Amino acid sequence: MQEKLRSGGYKMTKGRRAILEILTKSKGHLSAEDIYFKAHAVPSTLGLASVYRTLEILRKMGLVNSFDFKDGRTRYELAESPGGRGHHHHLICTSCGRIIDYGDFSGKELNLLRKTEKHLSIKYGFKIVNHTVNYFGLCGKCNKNE
Amino acid sequence: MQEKLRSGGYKMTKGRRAILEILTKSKGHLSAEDIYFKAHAVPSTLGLASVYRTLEILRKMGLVNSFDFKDGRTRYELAESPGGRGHHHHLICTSCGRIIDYGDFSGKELNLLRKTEKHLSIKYGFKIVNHTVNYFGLCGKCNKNE
DNA sequence: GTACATGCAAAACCTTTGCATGGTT
DNA sequence: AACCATGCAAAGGTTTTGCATGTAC
Repeated sequence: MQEKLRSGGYKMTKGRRAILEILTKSKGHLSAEDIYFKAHAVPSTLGLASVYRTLEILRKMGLVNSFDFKDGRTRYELAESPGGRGHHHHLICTSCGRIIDYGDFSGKELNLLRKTEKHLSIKYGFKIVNHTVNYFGLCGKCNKNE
Repeated sequence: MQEKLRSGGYKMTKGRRAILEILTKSKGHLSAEDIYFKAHAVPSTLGLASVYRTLEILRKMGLVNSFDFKDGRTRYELAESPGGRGHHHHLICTSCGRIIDYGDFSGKELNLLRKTEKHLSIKYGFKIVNHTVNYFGLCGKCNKNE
């Protein structure tokens, strides 16, 4: 991973290592501020601006995915977990903002998505790094209240 | 469409009609400001705040989808075109922000997505209104420059 | 030693909110 | 007439930027 950063002309610093570690350990959707606070669990001088700058680099390199769940802050997640999951399929309630990561039922789905990916990368000359699938709707609670 | 608004307890005003019309006519991904300026092509007093308020209502009602393409502003699009297309599959360059709407190769894809949708709505008790599929990567140009 | 990275604070930005006024039903 | 919607301006919150300093290579 240091390699990847270096190959882009970036240096591996204490702050960046900390951010990568936090992203690796805490699976989930972290905001920049989440990461900032986690980093300060141990004494640290890491600034919020550096968190943003690092996340932007990682995102552009494809190491990190970012999401907008309409709660006002961008959320980040490692693009690929070493375990090999690394897909980003969500069920999002458009009313209350609840998010469910679903990981099941993904065999066929993944297969087709990969096929589509191949097709698109050829047709449009893209080098595709990852994808997201989001289903939007109303969760049980909000559906009742309406 | 007036009906739908009314059924939610909302009134149909000049401003809202203008916004709906703009969304209907200009297919694409419009930001709140885009809509604001388009509305002022003819003399109008519509304020930006009202654009935001209306879009939020439409989004919560499922009439409009919103997207985050990482360019700093939220983008909106009518959820269903009368023609019946209404799916939202994108190819997004994470470096320069270019967006391609792809509409081809969607038969099998759509089929599977619908199946998944059904499965998820049962399993998690969601009433699903729509979905998005986004592929992220580098467009030909950015891939070369890297 | 050079070039990149950082912290801090200020700035920029999009989006939301308060409040008095105007419009729809 | 009641209630919702609006405009305007101000506030809110996240993200970005400038600049002098520190640090990796």
